[in-house]
Amino acid sequence: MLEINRIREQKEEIIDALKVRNLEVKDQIESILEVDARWRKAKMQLEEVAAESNKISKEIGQLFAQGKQDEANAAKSKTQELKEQEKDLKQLVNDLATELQEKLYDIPNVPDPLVPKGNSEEDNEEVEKGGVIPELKNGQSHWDLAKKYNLIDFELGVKVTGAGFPFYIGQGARLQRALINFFLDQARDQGYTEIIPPLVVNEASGIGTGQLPDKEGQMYHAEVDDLYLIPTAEVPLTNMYRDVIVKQEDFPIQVTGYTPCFRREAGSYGKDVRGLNRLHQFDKVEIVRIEHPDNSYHALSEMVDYVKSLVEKLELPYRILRLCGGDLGFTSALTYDFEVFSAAQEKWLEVSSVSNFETFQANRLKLRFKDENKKSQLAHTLNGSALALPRIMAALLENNQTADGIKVPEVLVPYTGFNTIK
RNA sequence: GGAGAAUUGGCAGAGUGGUCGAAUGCGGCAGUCUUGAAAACUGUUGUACCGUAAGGUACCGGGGGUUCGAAUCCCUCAUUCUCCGCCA
Repeated sequence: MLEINRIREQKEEIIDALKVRNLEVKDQIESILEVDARWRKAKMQLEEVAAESNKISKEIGQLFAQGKQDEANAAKSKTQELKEQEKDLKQLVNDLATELQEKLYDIPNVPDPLVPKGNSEEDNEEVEKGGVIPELKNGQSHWDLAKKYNLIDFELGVKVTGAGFPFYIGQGARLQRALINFFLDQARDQGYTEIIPPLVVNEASGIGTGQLPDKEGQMYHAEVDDLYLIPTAEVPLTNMYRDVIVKQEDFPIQVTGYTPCFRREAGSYGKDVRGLNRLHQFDKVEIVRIEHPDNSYHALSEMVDYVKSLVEKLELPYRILRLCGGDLGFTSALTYDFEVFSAAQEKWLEVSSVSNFETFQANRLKLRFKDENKKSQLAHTLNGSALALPRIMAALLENNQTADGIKVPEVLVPYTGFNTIK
């Protein structure tokens, strides 16, 4: 959520910047400022009336204390009208505050100047490319390989749960666990503190990181308890710092966590959903940073470098994309996507998304720090996948297949305990 | 799941209808003393919002209510603790 102060002060800049997202928000912004002005006016009136009525109440108290019952009772009647006014104004102020809030929720984050204009993923800007795309002869897709070596059972998942909830079996399960451990160890070496968070969160947490109310339908909702299954560890990891004022010397705050992620993926059927390409439950290691505003873009590039180091160690061909305005997430100011090439499908698969949210999440989270002048300021939040497992697994299986089995990348062998899947 | 108790400022802990944004202690900050430090003493010390300012408003777990007036009374939700039950 954008700060109302910023909208008051930088109206034109915000309207211009949001054009990169192909949005024309002039009318929305005007409407926000108009409601804001009405809210402030009503609030001022309310406070005047409240001040008056507080004053009279105090006087009544004093009259009673002096034993002047009659005068006190007379004063009581004076407050009747004030009370009515106060009640009406309070209602008005609340209504306007709610209206303002709802309007603010509808405005996405202001893109960083680096974000290119564009409509869809085709307009994303490739900033880097690395690794070698293997040449396969009669390459098999990962779902065929998974069946051949009995690594993943998709049909069993359908029986027990539903589509998109596969079983990982034997060497498949071990490879998965190896990847998780590898990623966590790497993150720890980079100074991230490992966290095992809850996998379900309450509504306030969903709002804090921006999943609610924007993407309500994408989360599994346990209605009896009004809790949501997390779609990413970002939600609990970032909400650790909701309503927190951190010390400036605590920066940078770096946490990482492995969690399963649950996504309803409502509306995405058809292509790109075969095998591991799109699941309702998948494993992911996430990295989260809380930063001083002056350092957040430096932190972002460190995170990008770190994720790059992971795909390089796994010897996967990759490319890094700077997301264009049309593809940029609602809450993000700047996002880099990592894609790896899955050689049998001959497709680029997104395996990481690294973003700086600046103060957009922090504003909802009330995540602040005290600056040099002991004033509280909103912190910047960032996060990135490091990495999402299924598509990494897909690319590993496809790219490393040989006639004699599937070769495990060297860095993983200490974790798997085997170097070939047979 | 059942019964009971509790939730107050950074922490501890008073406060059961009026002058309480809240005693007191600890902690923090500033000063006196000291070569320096400690101790002692003195002063100071919550947050957010509105307002150019003066100032004002709100906040004693969350929400709602009673009252001219609520930290204090009522309802409700959450959390914590104790006892009972069940259980990995």
